[in-house]
Amino acid sequence: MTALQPARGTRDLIGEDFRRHHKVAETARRISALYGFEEWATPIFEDTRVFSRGLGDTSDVVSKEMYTFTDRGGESVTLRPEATAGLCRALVSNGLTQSNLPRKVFYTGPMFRYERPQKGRYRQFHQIDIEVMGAAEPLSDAEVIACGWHILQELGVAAATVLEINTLGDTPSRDAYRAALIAYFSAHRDALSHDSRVRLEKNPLRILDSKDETDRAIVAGAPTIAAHLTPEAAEFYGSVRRHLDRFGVPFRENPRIVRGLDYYSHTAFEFVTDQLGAQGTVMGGGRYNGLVEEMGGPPTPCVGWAAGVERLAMLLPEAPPAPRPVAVIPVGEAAEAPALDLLQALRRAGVTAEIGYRGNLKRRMERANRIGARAAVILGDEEIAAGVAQLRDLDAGTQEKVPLAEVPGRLA
RNA sequence: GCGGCCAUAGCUCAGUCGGUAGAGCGCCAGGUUGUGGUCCUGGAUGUCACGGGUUCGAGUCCCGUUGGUCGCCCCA
Repeated sequence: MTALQPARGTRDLIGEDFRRHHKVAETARRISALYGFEEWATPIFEDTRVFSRGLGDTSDVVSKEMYTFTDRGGESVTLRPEATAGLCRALVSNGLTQSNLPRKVFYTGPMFRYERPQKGRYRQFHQIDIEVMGAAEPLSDAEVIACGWHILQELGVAAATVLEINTLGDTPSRDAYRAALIAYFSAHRDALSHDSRVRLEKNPLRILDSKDETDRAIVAGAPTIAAHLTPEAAEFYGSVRRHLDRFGVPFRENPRIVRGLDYYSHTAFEFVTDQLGAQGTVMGGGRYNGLVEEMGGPPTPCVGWAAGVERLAMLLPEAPPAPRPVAVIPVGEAAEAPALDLLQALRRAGVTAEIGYRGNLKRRMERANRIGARAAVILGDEEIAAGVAQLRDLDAGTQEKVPLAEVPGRLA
């Protein structure tokens, strides 16, 4: 096909697709506001260092998935692959690290990763995101998760997902656990898949969520982090779980949950589903305590999550309905002016109303039907002479004369 | 970055053994010069994704490209 198409991994959101996306973002905006989150917007592209520092040089996102350009001034800039690093940069850039902490931020917008597209995965995709910046208390972890759960419930997708949580511990816990894992997997090195042997060098934690069957058998016998947690890290995790119970958020502990990006510690969680093929994670996040420092700010503990809007939009049990307007239909030239007056009166009364730009009565009725109008208001010479309009219910097919002044009230 | 499958009308898809393109839905017009959604009648629409090859002849077979899709890697 020679016609222009959207670039690979991008797509247009039109009609039902747009309404699905909009419902996800709007619901997240509304519910997160109930928890005290304020919405921010930050640039779509940033200095490349915001991401290379923030996400860790070894992560795939940084090493091979970023849209990075040199601009005309010779600066290296990158289309953001996620929101968190930019939000932490904004906290520092705007001098917000000194007071008023924690800041609770809601975010939604497009993100960019150069990946092979597949179901629920695009090169330009959208996330909703909340972050609590500047709180070290486990209550903030639990509140962030409770807010996510609340949003999923409101969207009607909660029943299709399961919350899995784990702890990655603090730095001493993680280092000790990492060493134990390396020792264990090294002993089984020859039985591991090729991918996992690479992981053993790069990021041993990643072997824990391998999909390879042989790996899984080995993983089943692998040490868990529980035995390596410092007392402080263990107490932190216990407190998060107690708060989740109090908030009434059901969860399943999964010691094999890890996070893809390097900045996480302590709480890690994912809402997963079996309805999206290989892209099972619908919302994922955790605690990250070093990122603000990476951006040049003071040590600032944070916790948050991101969720894929495309994935949530696909899970919505039903498409949000299109709005149903009222069609105002003048018959004959003399009716046009009063029809426009009535049209605006309807809109001022909060009624979605449309007028066709051309066509006779039949044509306009056809169009009213096609745009899903719930009612037609027909105004011709006879009606104007009598000071009324024909108000036709397009679902029932019934029609009656209504005094002009009463029409907006009848349709509100 | 790697592998499987797929690409025919606006949409969903048929197209036999290689013989010059079809259906349903939708769209347009009429049946009805003041009434839609139902019904009836008629009509339009394709570089068969793109490029090359085999052949007298390719939607059909072969190669490549692009795109889609599913999986791997990774991730929301």
